[in-house]
Amino acid sequence: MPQSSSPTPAYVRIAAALREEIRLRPANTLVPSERELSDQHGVSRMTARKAVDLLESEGFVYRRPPRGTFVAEPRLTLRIGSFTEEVVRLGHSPQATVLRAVQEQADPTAAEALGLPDGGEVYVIERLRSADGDAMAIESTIMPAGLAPGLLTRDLTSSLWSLLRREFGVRPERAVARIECLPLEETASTRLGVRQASPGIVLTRHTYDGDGRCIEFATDIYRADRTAFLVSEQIGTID
Amino acid sequence: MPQSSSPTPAYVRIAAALREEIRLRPANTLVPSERELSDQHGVSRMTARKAVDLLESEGFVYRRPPRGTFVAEPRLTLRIGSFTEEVVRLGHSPQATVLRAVQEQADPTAAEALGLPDGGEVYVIERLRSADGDAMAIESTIMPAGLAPGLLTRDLTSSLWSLLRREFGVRPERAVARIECLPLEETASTRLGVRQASPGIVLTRHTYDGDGRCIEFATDIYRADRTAFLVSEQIGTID
DNA sequence: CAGTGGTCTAGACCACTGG
DNA sequence: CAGTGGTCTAGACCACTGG
Repeated sequence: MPQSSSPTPAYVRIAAALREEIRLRPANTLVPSERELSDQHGVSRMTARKAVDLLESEGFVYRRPPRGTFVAEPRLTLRIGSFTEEVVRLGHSPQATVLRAVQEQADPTAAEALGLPDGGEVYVIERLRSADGDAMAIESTIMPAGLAPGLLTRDLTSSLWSLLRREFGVRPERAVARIECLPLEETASTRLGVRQASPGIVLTRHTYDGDGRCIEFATDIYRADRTAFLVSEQIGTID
Repeated sequence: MPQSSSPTPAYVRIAAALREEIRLRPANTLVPSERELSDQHGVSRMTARKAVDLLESEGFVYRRPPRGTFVAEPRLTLRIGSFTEEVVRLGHSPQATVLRAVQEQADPTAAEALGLPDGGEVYVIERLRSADGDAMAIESTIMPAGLAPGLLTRDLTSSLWSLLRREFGVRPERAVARIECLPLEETASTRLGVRQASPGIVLTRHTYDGDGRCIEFATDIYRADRTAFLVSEQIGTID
């Protein structure tokens, strides 16, 4: 337990002051440097830094060394489904960059998820998704190659689901996802342009068509400081 | 002495070593102290501490000052709905402690969510939810007082939804929730027995009955290091 | 009592960027 | 070039716990 009878730590007080100070400032403007904060508040830089760490993990600021620390944009509240569609709905401009798009043999986990024989052929598509130019998520999709022959030769820089519907008659109907909150490791944080170990939302998704076949097994990694999820659940009879 | 000119920071390497070391250890056993780690790895305590910070935010260890740092239990994967039901489904034993149970006038946000006139009477029930004795979440529920007259005099230490169904004929059918990841502030972290600013999952939920009336407006705060969520979505026609 | 994590100091060197 | 965040040192005092 954090000592209950002790006063509020300096870094918490400094974070509160800074949070208030930047609340009404425009996004992407500079906030005071750690050295300035340590001077202003009469603390060491390590303590000022902890205050900024706190605001960063809350999503209020982001760091761009060696330029400085900046006011963050507010969060996007996404529904589970098409990133493209959701970002458009919120009035922003979505982008996709293909990081990897290959055909290979399914590993045991993917094969089981997709109901394929061990070593069945799958497409693996890994894309960086952005909104208004800011990296927001890494989407890794695995699907049976037989479902959409030649998919990898198509343009994968816009909505994948839209393409699957239009060109391959694939109709996703239901998705089951596991959502958890984890610190991002090196690769993911580098790609998303955030500090290593920044909080991330990891969404593991199985998508099914009308016949209950699993047509996609995906792992999406979102910046937790910039996104939230909106979900809707049918409540079964409990008890 | 200073300077890792190596690409991987010392605290990341130490965290990796420790993660591996404790992987197979039983839950709730002691992990080396920060001073021991700093000796073992020849770094300052601040650096050893950053390594333990990382493992803590990953949910692998938890701290219980001044006793030490311990191996954590694995995560619970909950569906959105009844905490009681979900914890039982996973083979654990659920508990509820009532923190607050009052009747009051709805604030504007709650009134709007519940479709009540401004200042309409609501019940506010705040409970600490545990699994096998470990605090896992704080549930704050607001519902129209007219929906379940006398509810506050009942036993609120087991499933609230079960009680509402059985005794008041209230039938939740659908829930819409917003899920985000935030550092926990002081009150919540104290109640959950974790460090201030530990990652939390905040779930804001509107629950509706068969007639589409909002019967509950809730804010649940979960320990992000111990929980994950399982959600299921119907996919609309996109594009 | 010895040992723990929580906080903090007053420095330091690094790679990197923009003007 | 000056300034930034990223990392790190080698100490320190505190409240608190268990044996």
